Amino acid sequence: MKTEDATDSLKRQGCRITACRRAMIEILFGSDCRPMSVLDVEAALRTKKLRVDKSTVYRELSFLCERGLARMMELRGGQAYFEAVTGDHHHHLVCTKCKTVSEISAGNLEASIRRFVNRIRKAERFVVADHRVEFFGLCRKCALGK
Amino acid sequence: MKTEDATDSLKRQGCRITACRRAMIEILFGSDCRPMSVLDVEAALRTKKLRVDKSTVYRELSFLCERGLARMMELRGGQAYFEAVTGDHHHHLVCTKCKTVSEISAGNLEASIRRFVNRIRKAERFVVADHRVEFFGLCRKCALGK
DNA sequence: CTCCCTGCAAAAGTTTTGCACCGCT
DNA sequence: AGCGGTGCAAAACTTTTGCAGGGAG
Repeated sequence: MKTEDATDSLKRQGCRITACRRAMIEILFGSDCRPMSVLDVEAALRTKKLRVDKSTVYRELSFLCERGLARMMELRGGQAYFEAVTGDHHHHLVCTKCKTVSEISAGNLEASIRRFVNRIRKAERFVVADHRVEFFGLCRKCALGK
Repeated sequence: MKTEDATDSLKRQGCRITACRRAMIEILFGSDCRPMSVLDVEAALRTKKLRVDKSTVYRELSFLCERGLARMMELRGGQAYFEAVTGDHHHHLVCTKCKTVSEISAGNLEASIRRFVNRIRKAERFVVADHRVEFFGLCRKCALGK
């Protein structure tokens, strides 16, 4: 799912496409799907020369989550992070030193996870809708002692 | 690592074992390592007939994190979750409806993850120290429409 | 006796909500 | 023209901090 698909999806659902909404979609879907905090989104909006109130950013992000276009990630440092739902599964590398989050495509790990999900359904009767894998450690820079 | 090991570890580090601290360790390590929010911990303390201020709960939890006895999970819902660090790797089933978090042992998924971690180290030069896998969906009760 | 730990109170920070008005469809 | 979306202000919550008093070692 890309920027245009997302706006189309909203149009089909009868939602209005305003400048603010379009910008936020572009920001989220154009971020390499890196999770962004509300502050990150605000900063990106400012770069686009758009003045948007913080409460609107919050409202819009939960709006996108309700429509299935975004997902709330966990909080890091006391604030929520959001990322675009693009369909292709990827996971995150979190550097515990410089706090940056990069994404990594799941590759052949997905097959193992699917098998595991099946076991969970049978053993725990838990219906898995989604999953998330995160790796914590040191990014290339921090590992080199920068 | 169990309750006694945790308190011993603190004693060896020269920390005082107060009633409040002992109770919180018992709560965290006796919870099947289910992540608990500050509110959960407060409730558990009340059950133990201990009146502890919320700021103390926050302070004690970050204290335990600093000493490596607890870990901050930061799950959804606007508040932080903490879990005991027991050494054995397990992952979480998060019910998106009733918000309960249960744990599941990693089983043979771990082997696949280890292989993946090796690939990450080579391909991205990212040094992975830890990882976390979470599954989202409906627990048995909620799936049955309760 | 000494300091770590704790409660209280208040500050700081994040997210939600109410309301009026603007502008997309 | 109707109603969804937005800014502003304030409320609601979560987490942190300063300070003084009390208890573990």
